[in-house]
Amino acid sequence: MGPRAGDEERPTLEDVAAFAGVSRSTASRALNDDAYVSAAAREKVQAAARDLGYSPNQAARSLVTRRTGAIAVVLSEPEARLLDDPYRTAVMRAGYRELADIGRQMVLIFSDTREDLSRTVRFLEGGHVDGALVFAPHRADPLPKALRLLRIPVVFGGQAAGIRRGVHVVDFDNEGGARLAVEHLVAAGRRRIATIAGPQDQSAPIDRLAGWRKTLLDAGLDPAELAEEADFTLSGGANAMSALLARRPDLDAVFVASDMMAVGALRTLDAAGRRIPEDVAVVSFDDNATLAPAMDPPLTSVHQDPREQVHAMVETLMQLLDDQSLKPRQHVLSVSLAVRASS
Amino acid sequence: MGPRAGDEERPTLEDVAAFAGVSRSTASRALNDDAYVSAAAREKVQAAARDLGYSPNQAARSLVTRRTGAIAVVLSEPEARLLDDPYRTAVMRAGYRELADIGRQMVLIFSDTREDLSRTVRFLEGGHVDGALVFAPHRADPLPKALRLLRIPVVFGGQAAGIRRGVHVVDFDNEGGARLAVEHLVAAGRRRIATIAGPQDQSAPIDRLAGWRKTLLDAGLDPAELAEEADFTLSGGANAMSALLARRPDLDAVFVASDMMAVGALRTLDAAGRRIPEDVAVVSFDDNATLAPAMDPPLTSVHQDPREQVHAMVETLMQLLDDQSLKPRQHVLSVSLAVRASS
DNA sequence: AGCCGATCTGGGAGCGCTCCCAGGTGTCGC
DNA sequence: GCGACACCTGGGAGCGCTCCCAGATCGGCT
Repeated sequence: MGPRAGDEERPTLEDVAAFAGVSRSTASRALNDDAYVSAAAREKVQAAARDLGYSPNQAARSLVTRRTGAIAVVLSEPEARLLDDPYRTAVMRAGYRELADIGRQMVLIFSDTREDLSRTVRFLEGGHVDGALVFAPHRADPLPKALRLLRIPVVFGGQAAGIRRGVHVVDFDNEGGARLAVEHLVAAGRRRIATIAGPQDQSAPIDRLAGWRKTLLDAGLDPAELAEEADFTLSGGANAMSALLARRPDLDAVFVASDMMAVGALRTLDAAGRRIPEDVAVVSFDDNATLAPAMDPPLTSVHQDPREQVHAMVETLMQLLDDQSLKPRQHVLSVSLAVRASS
Repeated sequence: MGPRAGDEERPTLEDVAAFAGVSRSTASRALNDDAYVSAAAREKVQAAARDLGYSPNQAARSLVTRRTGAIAVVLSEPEARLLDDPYRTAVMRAGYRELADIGRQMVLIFSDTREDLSRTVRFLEGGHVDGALVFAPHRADPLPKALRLLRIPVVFGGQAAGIRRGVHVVDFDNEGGARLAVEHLVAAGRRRIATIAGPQDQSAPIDRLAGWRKTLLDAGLDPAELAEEADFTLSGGANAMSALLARRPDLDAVFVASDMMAVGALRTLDAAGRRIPEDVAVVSFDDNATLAPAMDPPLTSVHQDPREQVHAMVETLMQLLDDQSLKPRQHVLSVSLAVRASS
């Protein structure tokens, strides 16, 4: 077999250079638009790249630059929770968009089991990505601490489990959101305002519960017997509502820490013959685009924008990438109240 | 400055080899458990790797092996649809799991705009991934055809837009699912069975509509005036239901091509004072874990398992990876009917 | 005319890894 | 006792790219 122009092979930079009649170095400079390339050379190279259908080998590039152009988005959460949590879906989507907009690739990582932890750590330190956006809401989650030992730039979405300081965090104002919700109920004349709190092993639900309590106290109302904890699921919300009704049949409003639990609560209230919002007003948290407006009646809910959170996280991470000594800070995003028929 | 053991630097294979007192080649063999390494050498190397906290540089590895270990999962769908489609969430999750189980990394790609198309193509041909699982349901989507020109192994989830043959596809039996649903309604004594079909620019809804029609004809029933097309959204479902009721007030059942549209239909039926299932029985498609059982009444729905689909897709892709000449085939997965109170 | 700096170019080195090949050691059979 | 054949090891080459450095060219200035 004689020498053959391998059309099976992908063209390399060397091929492009030869085709354009310049050196590999010049070709590289032209394609990465470095300074000090003549206009003529640049054009010849770009034409050659186009003609040959050249696309650079990323492995070779990142071997020498020590940059991959990829950013990991890590969701550390039990499987069950993820499947039915549209907020996470929105986060993935937003992550993709925000990263794509700055020319970076998102690598999505789910991490919930023990094996996942070590695999995730191994992956992140394997040099596959330049940095990571991490969502690890559970207090007991070992991931954030494990990540600390790695020298990879990380920004957390929501509080990082078990770490109080020294990390970059972009969080929502959960307590402020709860305050908005409860103040809205108080203003509407409600006086026996219960709450269905989320799992108290996570910062966000803890803060929401605290916001509810403080706002009640500020309004001169008594929170006693009016709080019930549930697990963020529909049935959990339904059961918690039953418990609340049994304990305080006189309640006239309920602040539920998530849309999904609110759906369950709605069902229980309906079964108990309570009219919404006449007998019991309902306000929830998340303002999930699928759920909240689709309920009967549509839910008043505290709105948090995933795109906004991810945008801030990406911004911080990019700063961190070109200045590793950037001072860690807690970035708190404000939330708003979407008022609908349930309150 | 004298020579310093750089503890800032990541150890390389050479470092591990030196530490273990063997050559780079032996170290490589030991870590990749190749044949022909003595047990003693293997242990020394593994200990050294552990002690130094070594993790291989993937860029260097894939530069020579021409494998990245990563697989792309491409979701080509308008943004709005993705955000509120829990089936896609489940697909992402299943993709991650299935790929992780065989030691591969998932790289998730959303592609819906024009710019996304070229970026996606560029990315896939950039050698970032070894293959791709692609979901591109819309008939007009240019992505599948663009992918054909690339020499990258691809398996489609659901029909590939505009391509009838020569590609690997794992699809559900949409027509059979519709048949199950309608036969169930017929068996329950329903005779005027309407349908709210999905967008007829996609294979799946087309097949579901066809299944509905054929089953009615087989049962000696007349489909005339009983079909209405909608766009897979809640409000679309609600409007279609209104149209059907206006045209055929005597209908006694409706087969809806998605859970989300069924929610809208339920709302319209409720507002029209129809009892479910007494006056009108409702069966939908998807059996979305969040939606279908959560409705009032809970929805009877055709169940399709995303994990099963993705599993089959991964299996096919792996075969394709070590035998590029694998004959393309259409793999059709069966579906089942989850019967609940709405029918 | 001579020099200096700015602009442009090509070649060499090397990123960290895998693979090939040459060579060394041990074991078995005749 | 010696070839044949396993088993095991180390060195070299090279994947495709970027970066550094030396050199070439060209103005514009003294």
